[in-house]
Amino acid sequence: MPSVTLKMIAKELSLSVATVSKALANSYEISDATKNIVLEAARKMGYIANPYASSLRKRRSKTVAVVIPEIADSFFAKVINGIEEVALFYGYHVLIYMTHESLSREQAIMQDFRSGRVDGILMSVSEQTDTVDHIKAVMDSNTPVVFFDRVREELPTTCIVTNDFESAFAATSHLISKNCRKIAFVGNSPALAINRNRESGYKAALKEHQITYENVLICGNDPENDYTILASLFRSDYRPDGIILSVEKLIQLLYQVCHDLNVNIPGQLKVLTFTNFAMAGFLNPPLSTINQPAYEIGKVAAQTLFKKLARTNHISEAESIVLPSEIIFRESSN
Amino acid sequence: MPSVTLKMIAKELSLSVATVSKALANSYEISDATKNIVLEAARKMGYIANPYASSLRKRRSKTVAVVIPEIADSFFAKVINGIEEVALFYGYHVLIYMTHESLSREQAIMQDFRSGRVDGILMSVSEQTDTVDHIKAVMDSNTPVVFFDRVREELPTTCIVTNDFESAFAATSHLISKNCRKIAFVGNSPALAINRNRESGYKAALKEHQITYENVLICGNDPENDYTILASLFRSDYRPDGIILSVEKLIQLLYQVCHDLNVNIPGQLKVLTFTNFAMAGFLNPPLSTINQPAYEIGKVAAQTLFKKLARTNHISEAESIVLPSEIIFRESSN
DNA sequence: CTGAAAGCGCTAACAG
DNA sequence: CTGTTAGCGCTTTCAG
Repeated sequence: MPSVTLKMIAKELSLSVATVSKALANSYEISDATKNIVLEAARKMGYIANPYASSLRKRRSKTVAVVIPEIADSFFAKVINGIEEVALFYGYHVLIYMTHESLSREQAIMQDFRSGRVDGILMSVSEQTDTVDHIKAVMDSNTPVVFFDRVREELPTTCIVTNDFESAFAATSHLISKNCRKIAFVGNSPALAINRNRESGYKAALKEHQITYENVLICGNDPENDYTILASLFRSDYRPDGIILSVEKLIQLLYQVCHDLNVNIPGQLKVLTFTNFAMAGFLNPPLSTINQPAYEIGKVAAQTLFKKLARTNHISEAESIVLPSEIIFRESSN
Repeated sequence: MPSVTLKMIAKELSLSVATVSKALANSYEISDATKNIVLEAARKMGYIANPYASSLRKRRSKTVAVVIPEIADSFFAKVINGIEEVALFYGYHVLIYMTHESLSREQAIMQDFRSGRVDGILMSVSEQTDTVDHIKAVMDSNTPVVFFDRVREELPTTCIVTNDFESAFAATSHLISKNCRKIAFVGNSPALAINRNRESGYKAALKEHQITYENVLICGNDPENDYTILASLFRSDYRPDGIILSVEKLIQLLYQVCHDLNVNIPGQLKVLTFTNFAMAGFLNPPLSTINQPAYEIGKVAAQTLFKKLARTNHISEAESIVLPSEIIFRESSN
């Protein structure tokens, strides 16, 4: 199918390519009469602009990238929904990249972006990300980055986060009010600010109640290993009577462990989890959750990025936008 | 940042642009000596090819599109994972588009693809899709399409599906063996082959057991309305003792309805659902599921697409690849 | 208001 | 093996 080009329309109408181009761009330089003729011809001939020619010339791709650890996660899936809505509004296209929690993968992806493939980037860093050189390099090449959820605050850009410290503090306090005295916290990576904030909130609540029992676990990417870690919690004298999970995918594992070891929730163990998982209320027992405003985070992140793209001066400063989470208490923490 | 171009490398090395281009492409026409010099210079100067210039010239974008109804769905999220893995292997980029079950949105997206923005398309049609003109138009413009899950078999291309008829048949038979005699089936859209196949499997099983009770409901996109539809099931003499859900997002609603109306699962109602939802075993009660091989479907769909892209002759025929689902019986159907 | 010309950065014939 | 030439299809000065 020889697709229709500007040149063909120009020839058809005995106009110049430049005029046709401007007419289609609705330039003030072109008369209404000509615009109508061109528009009509374009429609009739089925003209569709070649985005690659246009991008090459304009040095803008009308495309943004979303870089996330994983898509099969209710939080990230909802964030993408929010991003997509805003991108659609601005006529932008959305490229998706997953790091699968690998720093080297993340570096390779960022390296590619130095080509100008995308106009901007929305990202949540991997668990392994303990350096930001690869991100800085892209920002230096004039491609703005907006972080969400898993942010790196040392870079001069906007971070969209939720109130992780406060949520963890409130969650821990709630468990304490339910008479838990040995509360464990399970995070994923000490390198992540989000994880540190939650851990700090947890510790601050313990301190406020002069509780000395502290038990911070790190669970990674290997389900078998994580199962062992979680199971070992209940095989010692050090066993907790409450637990806060910072990672959605550990829910299943914890429920499995408790099932296998006959640990009753909430009788022997009260549970609260950071998650966005819609069915939490129908688990057995119903799971208390700290719900992040995922869709909103996606929307605000995208809006922030487009604001940056609209600006000509690219002086960007470190800045945080905090959208509050909501805790829903259910039977698992009662 | 004035990014490095071929021209700059060429000037630096006193070579022609063409030679540099070929050297970087590892062309057999270029001597190893020159290749090394060029590669080294490119590395040192931080050269990264402009993908838009390259795509314009080569008429290949190295990009595929994934068009799905919704991303916040465990099935589609896993499919994307599979697609992404294969795309990564081939050095392709993945654009994501959501139709949100709207035909007009789907048409607008396909319209855009006539621009050659993507080399190929992987898609699952919307509930509303009762015409294929918009898809055919893209295929006619030489952009191959591979369908998965929600397919349109009338188009000459490959469809990756699972054994929906057999699964529904087996699920229904299982409920019958558990003494259900009034089994309802809840689907989403009569326009979708996938839905019709499941419905047919359901009906075939009923017929085989000479059961005359048949109750097919259609639930759409409006949760409130769907709640009403599901709730009304239990308020009449026609109320079922078994139910098969064809739609993941109805699980929550059904559990809610049963909770609100004090319908005991599985005592008064046995439930089986098509879903890929990882936590199904920890719901209350544990939910029997028909698990589609989502990740595999994504991989096979992508592999099929890349095979088509590799071919020069673009004669494509209607063809189905069937990957079997797996039924996991849990308490909800016992 | 319209058009001619130049060129974004790259690749592909084709000569040499 | 290397270079010259000619664009891909579009946008943008700049003249007229």
